Amino acid sequence: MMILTIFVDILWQIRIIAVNYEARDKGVIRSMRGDDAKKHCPEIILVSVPTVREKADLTRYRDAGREVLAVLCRFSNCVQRASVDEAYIDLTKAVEERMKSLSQFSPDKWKSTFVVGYSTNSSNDEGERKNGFRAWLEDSDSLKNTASLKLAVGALIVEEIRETVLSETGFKCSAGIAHNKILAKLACGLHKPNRQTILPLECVLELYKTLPVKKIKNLGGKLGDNVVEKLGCKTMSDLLKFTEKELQAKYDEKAGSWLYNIARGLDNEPVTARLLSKSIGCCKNFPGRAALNKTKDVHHWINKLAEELSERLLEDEVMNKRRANLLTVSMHLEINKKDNASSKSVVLSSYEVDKIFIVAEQALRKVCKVDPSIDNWYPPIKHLGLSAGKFSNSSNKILKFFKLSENSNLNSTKTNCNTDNAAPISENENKSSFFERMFQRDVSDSNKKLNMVPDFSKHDLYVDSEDSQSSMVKAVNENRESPDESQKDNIKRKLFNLENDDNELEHIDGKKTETDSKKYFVIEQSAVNLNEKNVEKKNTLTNFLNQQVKQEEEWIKPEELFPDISQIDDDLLSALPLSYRNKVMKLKESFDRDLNTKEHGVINNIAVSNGEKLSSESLSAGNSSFKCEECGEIVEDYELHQDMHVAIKLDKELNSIPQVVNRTSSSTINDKDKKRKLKSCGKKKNSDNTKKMKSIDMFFKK
DNA sequence: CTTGGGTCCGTCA
DNA sequence: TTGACGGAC
Repeated sequence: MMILTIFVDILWQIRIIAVNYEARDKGVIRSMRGDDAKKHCPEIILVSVPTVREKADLTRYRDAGREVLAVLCRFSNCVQRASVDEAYIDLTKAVEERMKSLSQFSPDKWKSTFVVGYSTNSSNDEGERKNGFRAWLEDSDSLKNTASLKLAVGALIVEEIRETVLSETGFKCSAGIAHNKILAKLACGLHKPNRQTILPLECVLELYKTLPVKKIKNLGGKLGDNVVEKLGCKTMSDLLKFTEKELQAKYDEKAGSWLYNIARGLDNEPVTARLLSKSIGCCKNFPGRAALNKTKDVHHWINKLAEELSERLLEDEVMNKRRANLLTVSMHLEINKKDNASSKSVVLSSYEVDKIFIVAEQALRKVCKVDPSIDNWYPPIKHLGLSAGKFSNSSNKILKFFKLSENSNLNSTKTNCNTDNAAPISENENKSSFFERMFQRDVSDSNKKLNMVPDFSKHDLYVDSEDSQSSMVKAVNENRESPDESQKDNIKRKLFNLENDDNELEHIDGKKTETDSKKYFVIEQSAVNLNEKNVEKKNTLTNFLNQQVKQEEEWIKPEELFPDISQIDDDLLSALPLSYRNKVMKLKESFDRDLNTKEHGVINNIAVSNGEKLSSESLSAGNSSFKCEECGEIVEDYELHQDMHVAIKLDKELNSIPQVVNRTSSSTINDKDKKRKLKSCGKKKNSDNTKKMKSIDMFFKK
């Protein structure tokens, strides 16, 4: 079955805006028209984006994204929502945990993992995948550092995550596993759909030899164009010839350093634990002659946008217990043939549609002048947007919200009915259909669980197994800045490059015994037994994975690794396993208390511990959490959460005229369709809506 | 009128 | 802090 998402332009023809992989194979591409696509693929199913208030309605996609996000949160408390269908996960902790208990290793567990450099990119050939992955495990170079090992374990966890996402949401996804977000995202795109790709750091430069600059995230726009044209860099490896200083001179200091580092596969951007968007907004374009210049139209659209915003803000408040405090009105005005973008921000003190309308209109009047004699707004408005942000907590407002819902229930007779096509809705009918629908929702949701077809395959899961890489960036810099710290550098070298050289080990600390050295390697969990005299086995990942990892008790004492506790190196510290790091931190804290010093090192360490705290405080599926059937959200108070859904439905029902008309008629016309399947839903919903929207539009024009 | 429109995020002055 | 703008999906 072929499915794709399309966009319907009323004046023009149906345009295809997204194509699933099956249809792509048949030669269907974006920007084709519907009939064009049918020629390539007669069995194609065209699905249009639903429309509400004469505008594309993306709730369906947002909800789906949230569902997936909820699953991801079970595997890490550091998940970053990157867009509606992408997320980054920091799996550092999960990898460390898994490495402690790793047993019965079998390469078959990596069911869909490719490794860059060990297979052809953009091909999902299974034989090639399997051979490539095994070759990587057997490659002794692959164990030059523990990083690769972590990637292998990370990829194993990602296999499990993706399997869980599929079984619980029905969505397939791709993933990239690497040491930073940029590389993970890059890797993710190399084997689509429904596969995952490891990008080891040591394979980056080879990959870069043929990789166009613009494929790297952040280089897809003007900056990338500039790098290609002004610097003459066709591929990423072309960037290597420039020094950091040169790049900083060409661009600014920050961009220059970023380019320098990313050309070497390095990127410092952390995965920030954040599941909620920082702003909620909606907008609409009015291209060409559609530009707004009449009060009636301007008001009509501000009102539409205010309605949508109000609805979404309300839902957000109940679900996320926060309130937006700032409203930003953005607009593009056409000033002598050119679009001028501007925006105005005002305090947002109420979520009521009318209040939003008032302040938005006032803000708009500041940039757009009205000639009342001929009712003309100038300059004409080509784009209008409302966005709310600056959120703060709102726990007490929740109760107020429930009260409001009850009140509006009493006032529901005010409901305006469409006099055209749709049947009038009496209050009783309204109520009964509401509960009826609540019931049907449950049915359709349980059906969804059973029937949902995993064809919404555009979910990207970028997984980031952040570990020693960021430390390596700093290590390089420090080498240049403070060459006197050769001792620390030796430790770093040991951590990142397992050199098979006992003499070097002695160098860590002149007094270290051979036993100490052995322990030292256990910390790194690169359990190639370097101290065995007859090393027959090669240093491969396979050999490591077949060994049992030693217990924490056997690790070297923090005092031994850091003889001078006041001089802890952050890079070294961050390369250590979390539990070990905590030990060191405790030791350090007690030391600091004693001394009460205020050195540079102290500040750094405070920063580290804050970071840890931040992650553990972020949203996660704790012991007392439940998954909501309705929205997939992980919630602590299940009953409150269910009440919230009821409240939202109720509120929508009573306060939103178009919604009432839509829902009621669609439930009376085709009850069966409520038991929807994912595939047919969008189309059905839309055809209903298109009819409805016409009549609603008529209503407003009267 | 478009090589999608609607949203988001982040940086910079 | 606000507003302009780049970048991505």
